[in-house]
Amino acid sequence: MTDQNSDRPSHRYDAGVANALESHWQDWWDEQGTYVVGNPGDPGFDESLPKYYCLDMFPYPSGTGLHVGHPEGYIGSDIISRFKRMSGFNVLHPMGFDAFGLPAEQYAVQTGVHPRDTTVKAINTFRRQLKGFGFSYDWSRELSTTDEDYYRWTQWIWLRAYESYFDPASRKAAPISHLLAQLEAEVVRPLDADGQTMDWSAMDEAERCAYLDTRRLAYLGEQTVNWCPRLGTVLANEEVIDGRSERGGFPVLRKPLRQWMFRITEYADRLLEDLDVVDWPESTRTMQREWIGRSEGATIRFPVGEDHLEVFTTRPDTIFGATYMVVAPEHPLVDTVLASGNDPALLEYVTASRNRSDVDRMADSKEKTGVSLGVEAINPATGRSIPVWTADYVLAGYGTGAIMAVPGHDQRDHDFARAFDLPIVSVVEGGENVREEAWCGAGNAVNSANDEMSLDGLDTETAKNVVIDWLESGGHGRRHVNYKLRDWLFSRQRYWGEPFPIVYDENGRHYPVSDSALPVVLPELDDYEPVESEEPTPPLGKALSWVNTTAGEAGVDSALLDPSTPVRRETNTMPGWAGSCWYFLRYCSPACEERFIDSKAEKYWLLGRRAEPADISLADGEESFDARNMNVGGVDLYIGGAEHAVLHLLYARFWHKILFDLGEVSTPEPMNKLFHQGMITSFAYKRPDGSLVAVDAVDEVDGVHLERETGEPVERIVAKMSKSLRNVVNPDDVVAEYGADTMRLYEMYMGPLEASAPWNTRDIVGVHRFLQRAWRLVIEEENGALRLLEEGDDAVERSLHRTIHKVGEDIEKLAFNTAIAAMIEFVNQATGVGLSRSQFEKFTLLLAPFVPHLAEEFWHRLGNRTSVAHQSWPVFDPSLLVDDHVEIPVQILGKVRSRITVAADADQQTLEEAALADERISELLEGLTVRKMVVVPGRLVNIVAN
RNA sequence: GGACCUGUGGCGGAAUUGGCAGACGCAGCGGACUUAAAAUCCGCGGUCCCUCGGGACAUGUGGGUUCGAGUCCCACCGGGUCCA
Repeated sequence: MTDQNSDRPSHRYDAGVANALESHWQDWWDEQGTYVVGNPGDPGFDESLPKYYCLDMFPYPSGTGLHVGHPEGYIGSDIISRFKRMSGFNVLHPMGFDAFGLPAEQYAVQTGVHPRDTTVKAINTFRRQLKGFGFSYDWSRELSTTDEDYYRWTQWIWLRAYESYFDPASRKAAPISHLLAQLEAEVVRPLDADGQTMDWSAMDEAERCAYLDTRRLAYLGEQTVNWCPRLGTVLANEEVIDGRSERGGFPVLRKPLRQWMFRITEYADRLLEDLDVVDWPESTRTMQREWIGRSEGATIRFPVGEDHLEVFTTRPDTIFGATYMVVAPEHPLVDTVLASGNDPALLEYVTASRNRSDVDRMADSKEKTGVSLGVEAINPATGRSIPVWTADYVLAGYGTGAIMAVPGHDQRDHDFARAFDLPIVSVVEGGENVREEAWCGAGNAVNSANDEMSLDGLDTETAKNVVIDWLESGGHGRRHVNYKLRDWLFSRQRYWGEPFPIVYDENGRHYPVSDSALPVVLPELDDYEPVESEEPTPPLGKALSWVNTTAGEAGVDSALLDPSTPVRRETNTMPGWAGSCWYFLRYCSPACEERFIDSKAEKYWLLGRRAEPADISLADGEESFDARNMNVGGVDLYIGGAEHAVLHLLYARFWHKILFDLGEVSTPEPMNKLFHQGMITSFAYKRPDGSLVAVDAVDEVDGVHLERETGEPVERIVAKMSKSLRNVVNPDDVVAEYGADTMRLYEMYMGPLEASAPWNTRDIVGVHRFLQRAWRLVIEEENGALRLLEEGDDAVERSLHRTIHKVGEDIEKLAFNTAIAAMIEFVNQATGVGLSRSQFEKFTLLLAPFVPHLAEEFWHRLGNRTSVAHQSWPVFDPSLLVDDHVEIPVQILGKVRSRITVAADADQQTLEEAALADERISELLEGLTVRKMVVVPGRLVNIVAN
């Protein structure tokens, strides 16, 4: 051991040398504030330079620290940030922590340690690990969503939504005071739930308040939730399996609950439209479009006795084929029927269905279940009586919770009709026999006429329009756009989240806490255990002295409520998504005390010029935003996992649009370009029966993988890293064994950034050896002396310029794997020749974005005193990119038969002649007739001969 | 069931977007240096045939378009993601 070590040259680049120089330069960067970037107005900040805002999705700081998947995106964004910094941009590259959330709270329940303490500890671990990678974050801008200084403004933004409504005329948010003024001036009239106008002047004070409350963007609404009394919490649909909690298997009830909601549905169209103008992956835009789920159709009223049943359908043209109706088990009509008679079968079915989650109900849609309500409705088109059923394949939350069933032309209705022997009729041509199989496509309408209209012979689109006109003229229904997107449930019965800045008086009326009294600080608790009860009771309810207070203590404006009025605070907290909806804004001015974002900083860091003017139209914004010349999104590049493609990114867009409408931010979208890094997977093994085997239970013998215990061969497969497969890699170990620069380079060299790739520890040594060769190229391993040529080699010089060209181009494309391959080729070519000082300088600059520590070391060994991070990206000489002569393949009938060497700029005729003159070609062409010659100058010659 | 993505050596992956398939790295083989090993440097690596010049077949499978297809079109098979 010792012998081996002492044999090694003392100045070889290895893990020891790498670790030493890495921690040295990390400390130096901290001391020098190398990556601290100022704001407009700060001394030394050059506002005339263009900006580049490069953002990572901030992590949830878990107690276990980073795993190797975390840094992949961060390394990519760091390379871009460093490249842009060297290309003359002011770069904003911040990092922070999304630290409210359930894991810390659950840990607190188990151990009694305050979530704040575990959070601080986890953040310290994360920060240490992130710094260990040498990322060029401006740590002076670090934030955590749990900081009082931060969530003060999260509460402030929520209050802006609370105090705003969506004005349909301008299609944007406006202060609710604006609506009040319009109502009082009778410019607009209040509308009831059915869209009927009401008389404002006839409403009393309480009614007026209640009406305004229904219009707020943040409002109290009733929503059916999955309530688990034993766990004392609301569960997400995915957490409920067969009416029981996934964890613990406790009963879960579906329970209506009044909670804070966001009126995100008002923004559905704008959220949809602006997807067309952001530079996002198509897959993500598609997922958001599907999530919003806009569909055009009609609402139709089917008379039921004195009352009526309203349905939404995208196929009003099939109304003549509606032979029965189905309502969701939660539908009010079901309650009416249950109340009016004794039907045990119905009661049993409805009770069971209501406690199944939507996910469950959609999953086994093959087996249709349902019960007849014994009620008849009138099909307004045919005038015929049709039965009404309830079935759990109809969801309460979509449309009106009721459907007209057209079994001839809808698969699920067809399945149901077959199961219960309901009539099936054909009203659209196409398909075979609708009694056997539903025809869901378009076609000409048939059997679709009554005394007032006929759809027969009309194509589906026309039929839809004709039938809707008829429905509207007869008061049977109207044109309607439906969205799958629902309003956003924003309350959680949890402790570790942002408190709502709201209080209630004795009558249950709510009042906002004034801006000046923010933040509403999360109270201390000794006991974080959820409250086990039939009625949802958030843990904050235990902080009695905090909950029960006075309007004055709570900070309610005395104009709204007398300060001595007793009030109760809201005890729900905001969900984990809240803080991540706007953190990228706070980074612009993290210490600003007057506003959530400093206006000057906001304008500088968010408003970015488009590379090319675009011909697009957007919702009207403030005059400072010009859609033709400016990027729609403020963040120039946002890198993060595709798992946040819908929720986080949709919520953040929604908040941003509210702030944009209220004139608080300058761009209509938050993120201009979005990029998803792939997942780092790992290897595992699979037995012939499909079961998985952990990596440490398998041996490789002569290239065959054998399970140790049985000696049976197993197949190597790619799997997610998981504890059970024991294939999780700890980045700290990798850094210790090879250094952070090697780890950075390896992750970028695994393949395209957007692709998933398996971690293969064996491969790391390849990039490590590359760094060793680069080091050895210019540093004497025996004594550490710099070894440079007086005069650079010409071939190496050409290769260098090609590499500068290739690396710059590839970085712009985020194609880091090929950029690294180009640098490896360069070093391989220069090995044995050496570099001049100028060549070494340029190569060091190329390395800087990828391996910042090593590049800084090189840069300082070259005698420089300032950081390589702020040097200019090297410029290549275009004349050195092209060779005088090129070798060109000559094909006969598409097969390469020979090669000719010609001048690089040889024209078509020269190439033809040279190809035909080639000895081997003329030999092969003997006895053949040349029919045609295809010449691609600079690329190839193909001779067509037979 | 539908939509989208994807399939290239033993492995990770390249391929200027229709123009020399397999860059670069790992693993493997051979050579140099060494008492030996490690490290390093140089070289060889798709398969099959061969008279050692070369030839045939090769990018999941089968068709098609084209002078020319990993790349475009159609069908099928496998893997992934999302929606139902």
